[in-house]
Amino acid sequence: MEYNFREIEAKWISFWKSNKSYKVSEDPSKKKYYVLDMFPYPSGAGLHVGHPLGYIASDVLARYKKLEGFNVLHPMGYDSFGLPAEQYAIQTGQHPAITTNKNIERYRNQLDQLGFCYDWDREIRTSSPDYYKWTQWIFKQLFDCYYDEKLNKALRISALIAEFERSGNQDVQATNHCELVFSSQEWSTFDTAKKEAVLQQYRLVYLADSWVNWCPELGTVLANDEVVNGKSERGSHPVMQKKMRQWSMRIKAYAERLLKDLDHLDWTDSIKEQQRNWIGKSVGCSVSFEVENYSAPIEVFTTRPDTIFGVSFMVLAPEHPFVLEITTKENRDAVLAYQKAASKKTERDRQSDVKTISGQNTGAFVIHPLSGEKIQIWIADYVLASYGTGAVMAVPCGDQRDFDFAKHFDIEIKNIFDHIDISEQAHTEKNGTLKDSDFLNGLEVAPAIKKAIGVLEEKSIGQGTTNYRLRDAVFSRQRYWGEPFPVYYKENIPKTVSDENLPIELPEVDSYLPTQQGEPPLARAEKESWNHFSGDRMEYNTMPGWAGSSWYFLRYMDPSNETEFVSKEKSDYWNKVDLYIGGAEHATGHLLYSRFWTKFLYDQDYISFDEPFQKLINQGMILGKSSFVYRLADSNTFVSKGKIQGKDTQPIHVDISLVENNKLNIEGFKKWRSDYSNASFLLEDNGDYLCGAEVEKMSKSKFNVQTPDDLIQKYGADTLRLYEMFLGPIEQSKPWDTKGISGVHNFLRKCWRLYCNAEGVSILNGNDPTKDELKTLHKTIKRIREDLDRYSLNTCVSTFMIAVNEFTEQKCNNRDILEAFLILLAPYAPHFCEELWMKAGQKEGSLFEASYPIYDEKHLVEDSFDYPISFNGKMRFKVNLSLSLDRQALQKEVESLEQTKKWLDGKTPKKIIVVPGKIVNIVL
RNA sequence: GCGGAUGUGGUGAAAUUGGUAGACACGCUAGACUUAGGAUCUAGUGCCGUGAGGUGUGUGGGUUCGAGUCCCUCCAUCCGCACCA
Repeated sequence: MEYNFREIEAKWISFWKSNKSYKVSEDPSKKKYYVLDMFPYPSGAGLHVGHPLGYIASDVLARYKKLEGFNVLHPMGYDSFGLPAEQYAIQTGQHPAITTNKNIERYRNQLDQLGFCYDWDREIRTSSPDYYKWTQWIFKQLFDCYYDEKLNKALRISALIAEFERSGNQDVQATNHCELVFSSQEWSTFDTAKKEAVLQQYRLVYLADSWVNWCPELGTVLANDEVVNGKSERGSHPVMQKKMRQWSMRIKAYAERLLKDLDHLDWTDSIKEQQRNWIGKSVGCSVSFEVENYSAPIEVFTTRPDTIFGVSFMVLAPEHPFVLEITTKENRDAVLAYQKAASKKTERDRQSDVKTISGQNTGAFVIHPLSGEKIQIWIADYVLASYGTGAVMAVPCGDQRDFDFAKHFDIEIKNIFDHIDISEQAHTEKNGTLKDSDFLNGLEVAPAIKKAIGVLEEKSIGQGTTNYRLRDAVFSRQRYWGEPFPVYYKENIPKTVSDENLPIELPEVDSYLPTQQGEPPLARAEKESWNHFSGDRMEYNTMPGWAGSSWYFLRYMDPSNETEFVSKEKSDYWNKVDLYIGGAEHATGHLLYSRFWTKFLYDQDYISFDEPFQKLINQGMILGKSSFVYRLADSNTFVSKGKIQGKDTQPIHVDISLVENNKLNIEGFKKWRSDYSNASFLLEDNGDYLCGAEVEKMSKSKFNVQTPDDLIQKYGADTLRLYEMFLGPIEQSKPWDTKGISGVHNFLRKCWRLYCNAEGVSILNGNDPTKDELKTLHKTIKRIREDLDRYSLNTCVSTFMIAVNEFTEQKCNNRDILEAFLILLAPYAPHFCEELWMKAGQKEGSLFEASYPIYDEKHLVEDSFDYPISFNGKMRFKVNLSLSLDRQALQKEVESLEQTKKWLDGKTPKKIIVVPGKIVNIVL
């Protein structure tokens, strides 16, 4: 009987299922290993061949660790809240939960076919109330905490209230956005609403009027990482800035720790760098400038306090709160007009408009705190309200934008750099000696910065500070299909629902659209539709997509705990994720938010580790090959690729199932869509229609999606698993191409023949293994172990192939050898190996109860070696010599060879390098 | 502009500490078997050259007995960030 993968795979999948082979529990006697995949959003399109790449890799490593004796946690679940199901609900009226469940079912079927060793008893779904109960609970903890900058950790808000009662907020060092300074006495006079308003400015999750990314098309706000080039990440709709009352997460409080702790993670430099970039730390100094005829000073942040004597003007962001108050009468209209124009610009406009210089003089002045000079105040949209203080001291001689601005508006440019010409451009490098700068004269940049900060602090004009680009993350969405907040309002004061009333379940609504008044869909729910209702109303927003995914790796440890989000005992045992595999696109979203939540939960002692993912591998994207047909403009005629020259044609994506080797199946194409049924074609001379091709991301809309299903049908899951690993290094992106899959399939068939005869009966024998057989086996063990330990999954497949080629040549049917080999191969081809393991006579259960073979060096000891003999570093011939020879003996031996004499060609070698066991190099 | 990554046959790729470049596979060529083949087997296959041989890891340089690997320069592609004060 030939290798019948369909029968075998079905058999073992059901065996594993009915025996619960992959169920795991905490076992203190074993070392744990936690392998995690980024869980998928179950989309309607199902899995394509790109998804399993990471899943196969993690499955191989999970099975390997299991065979090595680790207690392996390898779970899977679904990130099941999300926009597509909701969009579909809006169109059809079907509840998103129904769509979601259907999609999950399809995903599960596809995952099952691939033979993964997930413990499905641990499955989680972020949209299930059992799960989001705890997402809501974590929200409550964040709400109930603030960040103490002295202890550098999150503390309970009750401690802060006690502090306020004791001595007001003057000496409180906590991350906040509170501008009010109050004493304990003043605090005691505040009413409940005022107190809560102040507390909101300290809580780790807070409600605030802030500038948010509003996406009118999606009808919701978006976090910064969800906006790409001024458009929404999902759907690519325009995004604008809008001031709205929204929930935000005070991730800023953790900026320094999120930055510092990156150093200890085994992640790629690229991802770490992206996070560093996103956090954007800059060290500098805040300086306050008194405004002429105005009570409050303007604060600026600068990284170059050394250039303070080069300040020629001041620029405020158009949104800066002082603008209108300080603007002179004469400038008022122009300023208003400028503000209006700026507010209309989307973030994208502002970005694409970098070259145009614009601004408006307010007519007001600040007083230079050191020189006493009067300095004009401008507004300009190159200054961002959300970074630093929303105001800059402009130093045109040292900053190119300030320089350009000054030139454009004809403002004086002071040169404070000695012997440096600034007539053409600013001197932006951090070097040079200062002049015309009072006490800084003659100093270089670094000491000048230090001295400037010192003097500014001494005079109470400024203070050394650190700024982060990282902004607090907007946490509410005006959407239906997300976690409801455990929040209600009483007299407009937000309050959290008590624990025993959690979860707040999603109420039924009559439509998934916003209300007439523009309120989120949840505002449609009747009071009775809520499973719990308090106060005047419940919160109408829902949580963003990243809420559920920020802590899911913890829930897998204890998925059905009804009293805690995870028990301390279990999280202590499983600890952080040892190996996390997923796409690099989550660099500044999920991977940052998860770290933030983990640190918070650590601060509150709910878990005992402060980073979620120790080792991260970013699998590359598998790209699709799209095919194109070319339609003649304004017609229903399609021109073959070879004939489009000089014609006005438009490329149109065509379903890749209608194309083979770039040749279009014309009949199929006509049937594909009704408007093509009477299309006409301009063909190649041989009568074929040739399509164009391009490598692109796989997507439904490009008709280039390859599902694993067909391939599993044709070759089996084991072949697909091996093939996806064989394609190349896991981190690398590559176009999908099934060309090579037959090679991998043939390998399995060839391997099968080592174990069974044509009738499918085992042909293994119990003889003593030969020296050669042992050598092949142990060489293979060594290589596979080393490769798996460095996550080099592609090279293992070649190693298996080499081993099978050698065993075949050796006519090896040895039981000990081939059984050991099965264990090596099993992580890659589990069904195949289980079957042969059973056929070999191992009746007792699964191969995965076995233990991984141990490499024994003694089988690899050689007594001779094919020495490459090179001349001037170029290999010329090889000679087999004993490894027992030392340097001198080797050299003598080589010198006496006929071939050596030939290549020497009568010359005397200058030098002979002899590396025993490696090489001989003769220098002429 | 800044930062990160990657450049090796017709293709996917290998080469862990500097030591035989192209393992393993696909494809291709020739042959065997076959009614036929998109099945199987055998041999060949970096490029130039009939050959001896030459040449070859994006470019140019350097270190070294020896460089795909280390250092410098430039180029190309991909990804991220970008008026960040």
